[in-house]
Amino acid sequence: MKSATTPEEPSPLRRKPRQARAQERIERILDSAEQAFADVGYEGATTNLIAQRAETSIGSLYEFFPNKEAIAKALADRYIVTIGGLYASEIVDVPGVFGDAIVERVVAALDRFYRDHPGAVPLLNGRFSSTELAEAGELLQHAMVRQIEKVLAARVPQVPTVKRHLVATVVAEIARSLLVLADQSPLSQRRAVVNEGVSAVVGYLERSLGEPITPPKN
Amino acid sequence: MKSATTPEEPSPLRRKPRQARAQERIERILDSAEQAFADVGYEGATTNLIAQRAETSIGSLYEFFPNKEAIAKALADRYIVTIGGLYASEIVDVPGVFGDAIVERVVAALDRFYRDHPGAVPLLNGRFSSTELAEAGELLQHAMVRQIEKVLAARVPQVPTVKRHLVATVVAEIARSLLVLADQSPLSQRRAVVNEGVSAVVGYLERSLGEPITPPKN
DNA sequence: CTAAAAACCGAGGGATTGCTCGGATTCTGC
DNA sequence: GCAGAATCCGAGCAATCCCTCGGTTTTTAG
Repeated sequence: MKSATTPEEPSPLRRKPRQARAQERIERILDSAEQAFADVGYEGATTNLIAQRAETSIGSLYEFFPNKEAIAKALADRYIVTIGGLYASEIVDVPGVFGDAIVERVVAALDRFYRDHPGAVPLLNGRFSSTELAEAGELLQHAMVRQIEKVLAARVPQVPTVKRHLVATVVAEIARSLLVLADQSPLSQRRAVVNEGVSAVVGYLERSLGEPITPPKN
Repeated sequence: MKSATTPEEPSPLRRKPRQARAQERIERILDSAEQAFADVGYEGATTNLIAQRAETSIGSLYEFFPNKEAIAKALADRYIVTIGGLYASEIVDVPGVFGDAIVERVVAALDRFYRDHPGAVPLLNGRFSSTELAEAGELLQHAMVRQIEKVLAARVPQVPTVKRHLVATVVAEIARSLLVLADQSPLSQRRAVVNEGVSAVVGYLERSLGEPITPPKN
């Protein structure tokens, strides 16, 4: 038997960086991975390619990341932080916005997120089909769901928790799939597809919640 | 230069079978591929595994299919035929069904299709992220869109063609993503998610078409 | 029956990928 | 200035994976 003690490592990093340059290198590797995932997908992004684009060596890459999957996980972690900040600054803390406007704001925020971080798309797409990406993708999508739940909790507080979770899951899924579709559509149709995404979410919410998202009466 | 003549082969088969047993073997290979794709995804399904499960040899497999991608394409072709029959027998030729009922019927049909043919899911999921599966997945999804267009043309003829295509594309995408989500949900929630899928499609249609799908006045 | 065609077989070639390992290089604390 | 720790490096190993090829078995046709 070899190393029968440690069952599972929670940290995705093999070794914690002590120097600044190591930390910068890790960030560069993640930037490179993001770009590579976006360009050729997760499977197509070889570890050598990621290292090369980060202008480092595979040796250094594996000094910090135990394997390829860990890179995806670390990238998902970074995305989750980004997503949190996005909602905090642009949606949750913006009162006085109701009805379609709030949906438009959320969809627009997600749209920008996917545009700025195209590497997230393969993670989310591979969530179902690839065992290797399942965990990372699920974590990321779950972060999206949680943010939408927060919005719903603030705007439609009377909906019970279980239903709220279901609705948020469905909204996140609709938004994700239609925004990916929009990204792959011809540029002339992109805007139209995004708008249809807003329609789909609004239409779904009205039907599933039985009422539009209106300001509280007081 | 080697073989500068043939630019592209339209037929996915390398050699046409002349005997019945060869045709049966091809079908067995496709059945096996369907199962393998469903179990371990397209990338995870090695050609050796597919041949093994089909109780044949890789040699025979490559006797008919020029490469792995061709197997996926042939499988997609088979799915397209199935989808066509499904709509013809259960939806288009069933008059007197309007409103939510028609959407429920379409979603139910697609739901059954995904259950009976789980191998189609990786094809459709890989449509965006994998260069190798892009063509096969797009053909299959496009077949879905065409069927929905037909339904819309029959029930909401006043919608212009361009808009109809957009709406059908979005409906197909919502249905696909939510049915995949339903499949991955715990069994106790499966039904609920499928129902949310119906709500999403109905809500979207009402909002995007500006009117419910009602019977023609005459 | 027989010869040719069709179908079948599976070991292994060629290429690629994730990852290791021993050693060179840079940084830190004293 | 120097020792030791931290970091960096990249050739190459082991494991796959897709696919070929030479040869055997089965079917067809005359």
